[in-house]
Amino acid sequence: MFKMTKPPTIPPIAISIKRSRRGTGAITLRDVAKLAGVAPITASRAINTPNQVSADVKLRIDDAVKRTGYVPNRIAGGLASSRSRLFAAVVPSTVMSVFMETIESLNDTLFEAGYQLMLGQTDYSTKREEQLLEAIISRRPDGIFITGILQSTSSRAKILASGIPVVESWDLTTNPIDMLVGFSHIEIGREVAKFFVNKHRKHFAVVSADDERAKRRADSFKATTLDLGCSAVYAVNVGASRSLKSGREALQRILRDAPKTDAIFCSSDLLALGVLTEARQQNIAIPKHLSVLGFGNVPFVQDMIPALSTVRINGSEIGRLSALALISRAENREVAEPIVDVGFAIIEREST
Amino acid sequence: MFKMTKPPTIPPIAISIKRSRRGTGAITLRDVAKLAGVAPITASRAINTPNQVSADVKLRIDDAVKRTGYVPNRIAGGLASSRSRLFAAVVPSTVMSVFMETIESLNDTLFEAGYQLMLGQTDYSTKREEQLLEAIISRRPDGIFITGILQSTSSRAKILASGIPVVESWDLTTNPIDMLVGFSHIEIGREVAKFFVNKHRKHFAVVSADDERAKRRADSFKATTLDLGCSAVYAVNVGASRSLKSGREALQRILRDAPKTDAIFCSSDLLALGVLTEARQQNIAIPKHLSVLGFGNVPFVQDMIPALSTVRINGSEIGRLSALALISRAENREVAEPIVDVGFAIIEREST
DNA sequence: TTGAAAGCGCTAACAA
DNA sequence: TTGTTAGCGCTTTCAA
Repeated sequence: MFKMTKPPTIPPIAISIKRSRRGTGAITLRDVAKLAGVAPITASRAINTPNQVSADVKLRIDDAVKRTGYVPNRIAGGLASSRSRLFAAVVPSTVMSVFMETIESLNDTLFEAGYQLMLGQTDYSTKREEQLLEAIISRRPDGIFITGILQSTSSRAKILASGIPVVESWDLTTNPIDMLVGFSHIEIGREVAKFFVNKHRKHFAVVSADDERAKRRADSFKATTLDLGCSAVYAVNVGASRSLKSGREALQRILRDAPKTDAIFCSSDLLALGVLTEARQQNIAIPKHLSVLGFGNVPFVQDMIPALSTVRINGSEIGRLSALALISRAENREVAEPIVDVGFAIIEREST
Repeated sequence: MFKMTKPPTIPPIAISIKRSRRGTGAITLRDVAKLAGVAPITASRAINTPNQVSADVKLRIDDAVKRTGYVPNRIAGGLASSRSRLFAAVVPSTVMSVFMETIESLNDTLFEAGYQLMLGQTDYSTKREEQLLEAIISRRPDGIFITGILQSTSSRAKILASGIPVVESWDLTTNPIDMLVGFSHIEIGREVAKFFVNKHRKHFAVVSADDERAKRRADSFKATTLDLGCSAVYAVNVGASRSLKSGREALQRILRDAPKTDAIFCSSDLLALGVLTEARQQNIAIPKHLSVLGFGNVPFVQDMIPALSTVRINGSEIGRLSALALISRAENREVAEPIVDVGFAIIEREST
């Protein structure tokens, strides 16, 4: 520090640009450009595509950005470029929801690539889904992630008309709106049925929450067990309540109305946990007298006593693949596989 | 249907506006206005502030909107009005997270009022938090919700400079950046200590995940028990892993290193569940020999066996109040109470 | 109640 | 490599 050629500490800036009646008064790209002595577009390039700009300009702009504390306005950028760098995700529910793992990895992957995520929740209501979609489209996101398959035709039409890339997920269909990353609920029902039958179980029950995909798993389960020569499946619908308590009540009903039941397929791990809890209360030996299978593989069920057998879906992978597909589309690249089946696995633990 | 004066089915529209090299080619307000034979600004008013417009114009615009399938571009609207109608929320984690209840009610309340929510996740990383905040500010949201208190001074400075309204939450401090909806972790530690001491427990342990707020609860718990004449608290830090398994392992360590322990305060319900699970495995009578208290009141812990005693935070209320405060600010209304303490409650169930 | 003009802050397109 | 111009689609401002 013996040379005085080093510039003194960066002085605080007080640019005096006459501000018009509009705007927020925040530092804009123009201010930065002016400070660096270049045109706004050059400043823009220095920030967004630095290799299109001389090293000298880059330096001066970096300095100006630092001194002014400039933060780009992506709303303006989005409007000018027709690319919002925003994505949207639609989920039925968030609290204790099996979908959050997907949303987390979706969000992570998008964030790494410089994008943001808007989150909307439908609470399993079609009406709400429509409102949400309208609100989402009005933000012109670069892509939309939908948990499940879009139900209402009017929503489908709106999305189609908007031209925004879409990934549907957590399901399989031959005619997605656009792209799809999911798995077959029918196949799950079938495989679970076979799984139980192979274990010499004879009398089945299903405990399902009131949602369409769970119903499809249950139906396929019923059909397959019937095909395999078993007696009719006793079904308990717990309605919208997905709680552990519902699982406990469901087992009480099963014990009362179908006491011979020796295997239960639940539509979620939480319901299965409820069944296990009630079984313990009633001193029913698991899995000797009752075999219980969940759905979702919530992180903690493997460490409970007894450890819960369940259907595992690779939710993170769904999120990651969906993000990559959506990003590809947003950046005008080809998506090799518009429909991806990530499959599932029956994880056998102590409860079966 | 005997009169033919009824107009035929709305015909599909094919407006032929010469499109410039830019833009997406989507229907714009101009198209709608042209179709209705008014100026764009009139169309805007018919849609956004209908009572500033004649009934006739309103009708014609509504019709034009329907026929064209027009969806407003809120990116453009946001740029013009400096109001994005977007809010942002920052959470440490989403999967199985106690914060999601807050986010859900925040999102609900915002959505009802016509706003959207962007969600960002920090994974408890300060560096990530800074990046996230920069990304958020660049979107010019009308408000930002932060789970916890903003740690880094550089982040605080950035937010302050942006002038965007902020709610910090899930904590209490005398100098929030802007607004605050939370509760005192120190008080929780103190009350839990008193609670145990009143129940004649003598030898304490805490099981905490590696986060700052949990640490503060634990510290306050330790200090209070010491004040009350108890012996030193045995502390287990489970690190970043917030799993049920960590809880089980923690109890194993406690049993080994502090076998006289008769009460454990856990930093989350999941950890407490792990402790209970391991206790069952080891045939330790709950609550006779060991009293266990969780934190969070996750929906299902009340229906487990034994039902878990825990500290309940009204997460939904935090979300709702935060949304209302943020909306008030966005709409230039006064916020009566910039700092709100929503308190907490110790819920006693079977595990204590 | 309606409209013309001007701009929000940025970037695409073209030109030098 | 840098700059000029003209928007992106909407709303504010001001005027009628």
